[in-house]
Amino acid sequence: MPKVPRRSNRGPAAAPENRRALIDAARRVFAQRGYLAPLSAIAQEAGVGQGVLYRHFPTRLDLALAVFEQHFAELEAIAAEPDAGAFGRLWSRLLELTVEESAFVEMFLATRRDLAQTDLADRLPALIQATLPRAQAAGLVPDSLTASDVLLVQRMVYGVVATSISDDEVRDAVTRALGLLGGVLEG
Amino acid sequence: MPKVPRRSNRGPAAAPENRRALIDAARRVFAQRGYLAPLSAIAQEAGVGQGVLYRHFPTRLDLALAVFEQHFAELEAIAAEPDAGAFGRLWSRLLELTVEESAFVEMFLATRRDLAQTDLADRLPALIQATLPRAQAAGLVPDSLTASDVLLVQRMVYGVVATSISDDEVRDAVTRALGLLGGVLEG
Amino acid sequence: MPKVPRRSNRGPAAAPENRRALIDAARRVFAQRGYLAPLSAIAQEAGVGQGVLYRHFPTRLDLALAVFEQHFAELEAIAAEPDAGAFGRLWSRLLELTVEESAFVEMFLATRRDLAQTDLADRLPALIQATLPRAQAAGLVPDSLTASDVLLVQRMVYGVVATSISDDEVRDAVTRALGLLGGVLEG
Amino acid sequence: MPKVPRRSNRGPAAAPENRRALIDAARRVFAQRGYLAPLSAIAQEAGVGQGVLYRHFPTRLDLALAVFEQHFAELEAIAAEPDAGAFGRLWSRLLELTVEESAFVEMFLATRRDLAQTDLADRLPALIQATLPRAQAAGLVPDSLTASDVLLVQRMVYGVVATSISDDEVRDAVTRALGLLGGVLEG
DNA sequence: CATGAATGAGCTTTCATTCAT
DNA sequence: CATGAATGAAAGCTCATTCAT
Repeated sequence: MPKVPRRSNRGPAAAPENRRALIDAARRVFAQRGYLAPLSAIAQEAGVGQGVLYRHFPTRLDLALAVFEQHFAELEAIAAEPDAGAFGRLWSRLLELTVEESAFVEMFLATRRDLAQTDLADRLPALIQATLPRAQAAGLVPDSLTASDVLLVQRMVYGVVATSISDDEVRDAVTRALGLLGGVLEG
Repeated sequence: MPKVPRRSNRGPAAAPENRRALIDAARRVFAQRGYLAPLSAIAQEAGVGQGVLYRHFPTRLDLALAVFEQHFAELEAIAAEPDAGAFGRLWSRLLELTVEESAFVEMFLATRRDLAQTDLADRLPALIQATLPRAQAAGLVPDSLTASDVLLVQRMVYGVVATSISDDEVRDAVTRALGLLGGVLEG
Repeated sequence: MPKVPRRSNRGPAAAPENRRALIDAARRVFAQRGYLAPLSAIAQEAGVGQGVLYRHFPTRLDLALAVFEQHFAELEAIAAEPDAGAFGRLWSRLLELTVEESAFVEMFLATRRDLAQTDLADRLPALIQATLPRAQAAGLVPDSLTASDVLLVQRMVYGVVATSISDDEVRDAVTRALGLLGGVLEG
Repeated sequence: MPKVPRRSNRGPAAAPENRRALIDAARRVFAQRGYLAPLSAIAQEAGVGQGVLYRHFPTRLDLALAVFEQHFAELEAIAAEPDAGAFGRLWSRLLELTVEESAFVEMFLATRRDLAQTDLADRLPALIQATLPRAQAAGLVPDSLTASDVLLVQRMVYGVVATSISDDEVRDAVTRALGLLGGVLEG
């Protein structure tokens, strides 16, 4: 009786591959259609069934976190570098992510409340904390600057990005914003 | 061609009342459930039928604009005052709105793209422009400050508010943010 | 309290004028947007309130009938002419109405079932009946032709009009259809 | 993000079954309530959720086409028979469909404009064309009859069916109509 | 009598989630 | 384990109809 044609079932080996495909698809779809895009669209973009999506990521937030995770992994790699310039590179990359991946911003805002239940909120501070002192010891950054200040500046940059009308205006506005902040932090 | 058992009909006289009720309901519902809250929830909260909502505000944006409008009217009233202190009061109130009505922020973000088609984007700059010179002439504000700077600072404050985890943290964070900006602008 | 601005209320004298405006509007709107066009659109097109429409025409069918009525009045005027050529002119005009006013056709189809409750179905036969014998006596039409045949031919022409893909094709198709019917009836 | 208490799920195996049920339901509902009947009524009649209807038939027209398709399949089967009588049987069946399935007629009228975008309009002519010559060669049909004539006669029959007041009257009226057409085509 | 706003049922459409295969 | 169809609860939106003014 069952004459329902199926696509191949590549077996358990495909699981990690599917997971990666889903995360990539999620980033693309979230970026293109916003954080509230249909999950089915993400499954389709990833080329997998919807069931697979649910197996890997029971909730939309889980998927969002996985996307964040990739970025965090990158930032953590930078922070792990032992030299005094790590903080500067970390800040640079953070700024870039903030400016370039507007979906990153939107997703963060959309999940803000839920994020409180995760450790995400603590990871970025930790990275700053881990690298800032070394930079200050090397005289690369004023001693008066606290990790809290850095995070606050990033939130302010968020604000500029989030409220920008056009993509073109963003970079200039961010530069001016950092300018207003004086020498507190350079982009 | 539906049979229509109906309830009451307060008549056309209810129109302005309904309009006001809808705007108020929209503000509440947007604040509580976000800008993408069901319009039906707004109609219900306002105690009117869905048709009434659509008659008054054909699109979600129309409703958002009406909510904005109330705030703008208030700001414009402040800006219309002729004394040198108008700018300070305008900025104070703007800061308050930004901090207190987080829905105001979210709505602005959500409608940003559509807002480009309206004149809303120009109205706030105009208010700043109209009041800033007088404040500078009176020595209340540094001459180096431009209207553009003021708007940028507001966007930065937006960022702090938008990314705040809890409502409690907001005020303090904003204060610190303004502190980082040095004497550029006082809350 | 009631500060609801209204348009002028021209009093009872305006009633017949409104009625006519509604019928005209109905013809236009039905033609443009189909028989199921919103009644509100008709009221608006007529420049009257919706209440007026309901006062004059309680149901959509009443409005349709009024539109029909205008055409019937014209046909009845033709049929009332005493000469032998009346039938020919009646048929000519009927054919024209059938071909040109496709909304007339659509409306008739849409209201077919309801129309059975009216006397509309009998009026056209009556006109044929009243004029056909005179034409036959004058030798203008074959004696074998019955009123029933005439009506049947009209329904066949309806079919051709109703199923035409483009407006351009209609006239030619009708001509060919009448040709197939031989000399039974000339357009 | 709705909570979803669910009932049963017959699984993907139900797909073809559902598809068939939807087409059957569509035929029934279109016949009973007209082509513009609520799609929800069709889903209900088919005993499936609304989503299933939309998955199988994204638009109302898709559903209509599927219904048409069944009839066409039947007619094409007849036309595929190689004997000289195929045309006669094709015409007979076409006449029957026209007379019996008045929804078929109505649907065709309602979708006429959209149908122009499909190949449906060409398929019937093709069937006539394919079978008529053989019948003429066998002397079963006058040589003067063209495929175009056949289609025109069908449209005329359409007209009679479409304008019939009661179902009872239809057969007799069609017979008389074909009679008026002389020996052009026999039912 | 005319006006046109209010009402709310009803329909279309979309998706999150489940689950038979 | 993967697939992708089924499910059905929302929403959005439209209009026929009523009725206060």
